[in-house]
Amino acid sequence: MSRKTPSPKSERILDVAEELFAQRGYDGVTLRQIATGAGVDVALASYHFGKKLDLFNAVFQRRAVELNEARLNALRSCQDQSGPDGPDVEQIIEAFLRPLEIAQETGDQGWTHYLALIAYVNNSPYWGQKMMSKLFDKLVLEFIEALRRALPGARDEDLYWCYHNLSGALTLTLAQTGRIDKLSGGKCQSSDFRAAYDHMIPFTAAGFREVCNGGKR
Amino acid sequence: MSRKTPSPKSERILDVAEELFAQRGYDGVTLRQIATGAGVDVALASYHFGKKLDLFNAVFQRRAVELNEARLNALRSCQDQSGPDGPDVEQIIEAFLRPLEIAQETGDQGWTHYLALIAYVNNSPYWGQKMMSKLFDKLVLEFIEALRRALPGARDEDLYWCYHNLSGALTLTLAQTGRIDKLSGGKCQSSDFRAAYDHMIPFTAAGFREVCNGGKR
DNA sequence: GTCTATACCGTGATAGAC
DNA sequence: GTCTATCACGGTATAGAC
Repeated sequence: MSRKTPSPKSERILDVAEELFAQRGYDGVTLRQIATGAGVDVALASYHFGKKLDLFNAVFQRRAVELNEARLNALRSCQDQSGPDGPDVEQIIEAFLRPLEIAQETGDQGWTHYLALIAYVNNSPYWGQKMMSKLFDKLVLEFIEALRRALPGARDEDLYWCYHNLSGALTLTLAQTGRIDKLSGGKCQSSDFRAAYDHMIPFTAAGFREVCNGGKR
Repeated sequence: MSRKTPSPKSERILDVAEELFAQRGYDGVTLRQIATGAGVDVALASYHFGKKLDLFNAVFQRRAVELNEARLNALRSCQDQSGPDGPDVEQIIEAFLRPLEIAQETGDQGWTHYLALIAYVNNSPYWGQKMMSKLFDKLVLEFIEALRRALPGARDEDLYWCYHNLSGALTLTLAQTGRIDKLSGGKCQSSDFRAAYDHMIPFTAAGFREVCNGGKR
């Protein structure tokens, strides 16, 4: 097990698996496709990661910690900069979304694939609940708490349903299906996360205010 | 080919395929599972529908026409009842979403599975663009046109990105992953479409207004 | 410790016999 | 319309090379 000192080949396996799982889902990818893509033998994936399911989990977990840290830092940072009332809804949602532009900024395509994989998992009735909760619930509940403070008097159910709407909009964005490209005749692009968040932040912030705060600013 | 006069068994095959594809995706389901679930021989699916991919398409198309008609009727109806300015944003989104409660109303579980299948397809980078566009773009563009009239002066890109956010929220709802159940400690339920739409309509309407109309009512 | 070659055996889709 | 045979491909275990 080389989890501690990852070899170049085991990293390549993770990279290829990440991309293929994101595109075709767990069952749509074979270990042989992954091995071929990584330029290694079929058995190497099993050697490093065990069963196919273990590889899938390894891929899903690999970038989760770093991502959660970036988002938590963004939340803390906007909390530190805000007054005694805490950050407002826009600032909180901004902190939730902007770190996801990491892919564009670093130029690391792996991040783009990883985010698409999150979309696959989050939208799946089979994987969704099991896998998302373990890695992301803690962070999400922190954001919901921050939102609760920004929306005094909000009912619990309203907060959760609003988060659900935000999460859905985000998930479809991360999936990068290319549908908006077609629908808009090329005016919008799935790959343009910046534009997506520029619209998603005011859109969802207004939604939260309307539902949780009677539309008051 | 019994597409014209569907036999009871071929309908059962479609029903089971619909449910399994929705849960596990195209690659996560075998023809044998479908046949077993339907209580028929493995080869009967091929006899009626051809290849596995053709069966998948048959399932996806089966309820699309009826669904589109219901949604178009809802749009026409709210357009007929509205004044010279046409229906407002809430009314249009209501017409877009409420027909999807058909599953609960008819008590036909098949509709629930079908909607989850739409979620799977719409969120998939692989299937998404190809399959959704053909069956749903015409209807979606009609709704976007109606929204444009309700939001005078809206920029094209803003309209499309707002629709994208609505579509994402809807998709995650249709997927029924059970995540909101866990996250909310049981206060909200994935299966409660009514509650989902009750929140989604004001949420997304406020978002459209904020982004496309500077928040004006 | 890292990696490759290969073999095993179950399962898949599909065609053809009935 | 049904049953069965085929054959390729899947995940995985093992043996041994470097």
